[in-house]
Amino acid sequence: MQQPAPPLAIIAAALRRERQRAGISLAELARRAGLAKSTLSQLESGTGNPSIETLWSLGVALGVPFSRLVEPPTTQVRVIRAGEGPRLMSDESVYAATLLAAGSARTRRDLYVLELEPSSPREADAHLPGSVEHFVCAAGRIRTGPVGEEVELGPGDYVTFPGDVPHRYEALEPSWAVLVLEHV
Amino acid sequence: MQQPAPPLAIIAAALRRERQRAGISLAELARRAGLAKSTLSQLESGTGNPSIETLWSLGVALGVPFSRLVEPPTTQVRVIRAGEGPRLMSDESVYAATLLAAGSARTRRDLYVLELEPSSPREADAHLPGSVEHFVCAAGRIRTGPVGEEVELGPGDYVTFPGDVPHRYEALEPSWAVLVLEHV
DNA sequence: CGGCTACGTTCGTCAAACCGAACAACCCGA
DNA sequence: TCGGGTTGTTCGGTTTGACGAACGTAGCCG
Repeated sequence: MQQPAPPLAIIAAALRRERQRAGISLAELARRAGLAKSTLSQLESGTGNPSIETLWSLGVALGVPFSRLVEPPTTQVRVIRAGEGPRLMSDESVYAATLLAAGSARTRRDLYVLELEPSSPREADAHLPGSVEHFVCAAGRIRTGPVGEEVELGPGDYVTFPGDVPHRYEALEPSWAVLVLEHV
Repeated sequence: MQQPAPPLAIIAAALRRERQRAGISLAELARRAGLAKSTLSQLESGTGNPSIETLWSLGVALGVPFSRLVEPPTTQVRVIRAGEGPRLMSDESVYAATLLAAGSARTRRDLYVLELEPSSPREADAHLPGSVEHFVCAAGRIRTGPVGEEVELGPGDYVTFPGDVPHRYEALEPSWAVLVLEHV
């Protein structure tokens, strides 16, 4: 029920992890959160006991819910083309739902909207071990997937692949997509 | 994703609410948490800005998870319009990601693609308690949300609302959407 | 090389969170 | 009408979290 662990170490680790996930420096995060660099440095090192307002502003600056900062952290490519996949709740013709991926407990899933402009492929470094990406192309055309196993997606297409290996995003035209990043 | 509300008032209300629910006096709670009565009194009155350790000890003494003291009591309808929301990883101009909802452990999230044809609103019964729906309109126009609190979405718009109350889906034109159904 | 910028850390100072005690208000029994 | 027991609040004093300015380091460019 309650986390018995001392929260300070968890907060310190969470701050570092989330900051690196956002890809910003300590100074940049301190600036966005309106804090002094020294304060943030001490927090990430496990020294100190932040006030609620301090930690709150960090959560806002990181775009992360407050609870993420205090709670302990608890390869195959599969494509489902638009119109394929198991249809559910189709008893009403005006309505069709396709189950793309069923969730399991103990994993966290972050929901993103991605906007991509045509360019050379963007390389993404491997995320934490065990992470999985779920990718639904909403508009445009996108090539994505692990390096060497990219697939091309059109509107409504879905692909899932491991997130803990290097992978690419490449928009063939202005595109956007919904991404669910699943990790432990 | 983040609560824009000032957390101090929420904490003050949550402390008083949980303490009265536990049926103990302010002095008794202060004693169990190892704090001074004065400290707790100021916290419940909304004055002051507790440290993490202080609030943590109160959560332990009350027997409630930490997050209950900092998060607003109920999940409401929240809309993030296309282009709004915290942008991440925007250092490369060809690439923009918007965090819509950050996941927490211990919940399951099922990922759907919904196709809807224009019709009268489709009523959906309440799901299991604690379920939350995340809805991203991919194309068309969709009105959805809890009954009486529907919002209209265009491509790229995002809305989240409780899934454990009756809610509606209504396509104003042929539409499709990505739905993440989150439940415990 | 020197100059510049950004990174993260350590230091001294100040405001504030926290404490302890004293405080008014209330309820009960003597 | 006294105590003695609550309740929750307000008052000085001390500890400490947050700040700003330094620091050492690393990279990049002229």
